[in-house]
Amino acid sequence: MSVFCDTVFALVRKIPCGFVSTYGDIAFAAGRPRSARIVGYTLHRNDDPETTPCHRVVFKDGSLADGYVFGGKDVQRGILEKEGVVFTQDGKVDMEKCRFLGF
DNA sequence: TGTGTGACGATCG
DNA sequence: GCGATCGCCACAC
Repeated sequence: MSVFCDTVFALVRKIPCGFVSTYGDIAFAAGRPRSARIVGYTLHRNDDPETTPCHRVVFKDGSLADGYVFGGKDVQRGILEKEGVVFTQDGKVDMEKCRFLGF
């Protein structure tokens, strides 16, 4: 496990309830500005919901990852809404209000 | 050791 | 506005 991966998990765990972050932002905070892809791949290979709230990580435009689905995107959306995340009419996260930038 | 692949994202035509 | 392409790098084979 590299430092980058470790950082990614640390950052994801820092996202508070009612907030989300993007792959790009996490990649940037982890020191790899153009490696958003690696963030996704890393989370994919280390899907550990117990300690890593991957459902709080979304695309830059606020949409959810298609390949994520641990029961369906409806489930993921339900979880986020339950945590207080605001969704737009497009079914995307309201990045203006819920984007976490406190890294 | 080398190659292919992938929860992304920006850029180009 | 949209599809194609490239860059990024960890990991499986």
